[in-house]
Amino acid sequence: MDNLNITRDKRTANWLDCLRSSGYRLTEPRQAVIDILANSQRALNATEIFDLARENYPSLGLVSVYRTLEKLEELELIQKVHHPDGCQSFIAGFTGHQHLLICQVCGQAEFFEGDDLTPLIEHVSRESGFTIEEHWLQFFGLCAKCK
Amino acid sequence: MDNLNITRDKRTANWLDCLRSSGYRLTEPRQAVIDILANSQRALNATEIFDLARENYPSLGLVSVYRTLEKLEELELIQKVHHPDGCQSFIAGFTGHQHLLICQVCGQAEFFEGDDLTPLIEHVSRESGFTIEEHWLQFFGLCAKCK
DNA sequence: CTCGTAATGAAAACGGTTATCATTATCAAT
DNA sequence: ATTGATAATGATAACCGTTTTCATTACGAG
Repeated sequence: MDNLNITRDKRTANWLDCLRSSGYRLTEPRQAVIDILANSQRALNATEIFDLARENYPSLGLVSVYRTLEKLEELELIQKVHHPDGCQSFIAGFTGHQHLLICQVCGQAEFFEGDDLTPLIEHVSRESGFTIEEHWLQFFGLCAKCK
Repeated sequence: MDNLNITRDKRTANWLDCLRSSGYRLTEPRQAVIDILANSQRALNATEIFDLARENYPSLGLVSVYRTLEKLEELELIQKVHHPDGCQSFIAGFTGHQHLLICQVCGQAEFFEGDDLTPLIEHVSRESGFTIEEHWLQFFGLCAKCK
């Protein structure tokens, strides 16, 4: 069972702990999916994860990828990334907020901090009569390598 | 806050002109779709448009809805709205930017102005090494009626 | 009015996601 | 370790929204 059990990075180990402590079993298909997603610099969709994970774990089924994504999203370990070319890709990260910076060429994604939208939110709220509860902010561009 | 002070009839007429001057024919199915979309306060998907338009034009085919949406998007008269519950809805508006304020209950959407993200964009750009070319900003909340 | 052809609606095809189901593998209790 | 209940799996089929195909219709220039 231990072809996959080489030294794991911290994030992978953390996710496995998180699954286990939520009452889910620690299975090889799940580990194969997590190995890919926890170490990816860019958002991946189900098929991409499937193809990458099968390089190390060829018996993986596509359905298990979908089911693992469900669990990881539920545990807030990954989040969906919205993009002009599709909205079914996932990346390791935080939920609630979407402060993503995405390279339009290679897809590499980074989170960023430091936004203070409070003044704008208050202004828009006052003008519109809306109570604003959530916001999405995403930047697109070219990363250092691709430009 | 309302960046388009055009009456509804005018918008419909404007879209029809726009189609015509782009070399497209002015057909009844297209008018039926435009009647719905040009006057909607919220984003609608193909099926919703289909159902609403057939109330006045029962022979409309679903495929014509898709084809008309293609044209209107190409002419930048409508734009796709990304939402936690789906990303295949359209609303009258501008492209390139996504400065939308959306009610989480009734779906009513408004555009807003007044964002100055330049300082943040410069900051993130400097820290990340990215050249930032585009941004999406969306607020979610409760409109005056729904709260 | 006529005619070339863009546009149409119905039906079939398509592709990504979800449901079904018999089989397997995890893990707590022995 | 061994067992046993059952969560999880992979293969297949079903599903559903979108796209393609194609014979027919209707727009609009002349």
